[in-house]
Amino acid sequence: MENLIDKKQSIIESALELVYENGFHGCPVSQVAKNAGVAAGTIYTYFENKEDLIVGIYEHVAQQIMNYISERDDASLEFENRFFDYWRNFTEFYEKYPAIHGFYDQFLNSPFNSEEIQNKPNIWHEWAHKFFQSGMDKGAIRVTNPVVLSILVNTNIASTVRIKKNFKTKLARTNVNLEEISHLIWAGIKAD
Amino acid sequence: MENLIDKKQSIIESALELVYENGFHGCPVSQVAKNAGVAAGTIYTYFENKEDLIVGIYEHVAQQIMNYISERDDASLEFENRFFDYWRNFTEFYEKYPAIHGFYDQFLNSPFNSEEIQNKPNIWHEWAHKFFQSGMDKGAIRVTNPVVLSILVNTNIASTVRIKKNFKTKLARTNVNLEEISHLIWAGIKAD
DNA sequence: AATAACTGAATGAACGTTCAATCATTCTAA
DNA sequence: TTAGAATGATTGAACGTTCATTCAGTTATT
Repeated sequence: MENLIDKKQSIIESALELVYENGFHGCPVSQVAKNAGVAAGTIYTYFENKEDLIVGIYEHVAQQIMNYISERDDASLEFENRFFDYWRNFTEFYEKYPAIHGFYDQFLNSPFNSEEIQNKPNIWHEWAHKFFQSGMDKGAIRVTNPVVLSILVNTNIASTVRIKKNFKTKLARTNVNLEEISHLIWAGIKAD
Repeated sequence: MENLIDKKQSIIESALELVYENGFHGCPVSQVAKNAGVAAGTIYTYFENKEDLIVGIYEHVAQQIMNYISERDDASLEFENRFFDYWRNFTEFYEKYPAIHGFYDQFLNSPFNSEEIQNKPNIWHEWAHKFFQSGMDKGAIRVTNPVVLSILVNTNIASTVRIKKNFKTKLARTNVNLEEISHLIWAGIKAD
């Protein structure tokens, strides 16, 4: 373990993996510690308690998503192109890091995602809201609530990735084209 | 308690409410028993163990959804009308029974929803698949995988209800029209 | 009388958390 | 430069609690 930040990160990554595999009820602190290569007590140097750890994963994950998407966003492009880049990169990210996809899906629908958490400033959410806001400012998409818009889009991306994952073999034999879902959503939100 | 079926039902409903409020990790058998008005041991007359109880809730919930939607489906109508009825009734159902909405959202993204569960015959899923299949047979919607189609549609309904719930007050001040989401999805799946 | 349902205290395993002891690193002062 | 004091991180056994599950005894039903 090089330094403290690495240690905190390895605790988070161990917990992330366990939640993905076994759900919130299947990631005991003892196991998190074991997989992270630290003692159980060490976790409490970095997190107040288990709930704090779960929220820590969420914040870490949100940061990762933002980095991946924002680094690949080219604000000089037409908004339509930026939208499809956003969709493609987010999909790519989820497929690259299935544990994040699994954790996020579980977290967002769980009581861990309390009103308190939702009201906390979140740089990924803020980035996404600004992203859609700029689409409106440029007249590319209809004026609507950017928060609602980002939830709608993100839900459909997560859902598409889940379908792709669960029906990998079956999909090959049908003519379903999940790429179309992005066009479908775009058609619905773009300015007339 | 009138009879055995009522008792089983009240156990399920008590557990459903607790999962909705506190998540899977926050519904101890002792509490389930208390809220259901039975002793802890009685639960084991109806369910092998706690996992069996959770799966029992899922099956009960799927049954409820199917009853509500299928009773209100008029197969003699144009498929387009049936689709919008489906959407409206499902939304209505979720808003009427927020605990079911909350439980279902959590269950579907959790490891409880194992491959084994997914492969079990499920009369609600079968009904939904047949519903979309009949839309294809009549040439109203594009030929695609009805399983994928129902997941896509159901995800968007659940998501829309969640947005509506979380942004109730905020939405009133914007010109977001969530009803449009159903039209957006319909435009994407209907036959050209 | 026989069977089945029900009870709730008892059980033991699992869990989150604590803490005295140990180890590593940084600082102090001679 | 360095002894050693001070600080902070780390450990893992121990603690108290909570939990799912069991079962001997009780009540209800057939």
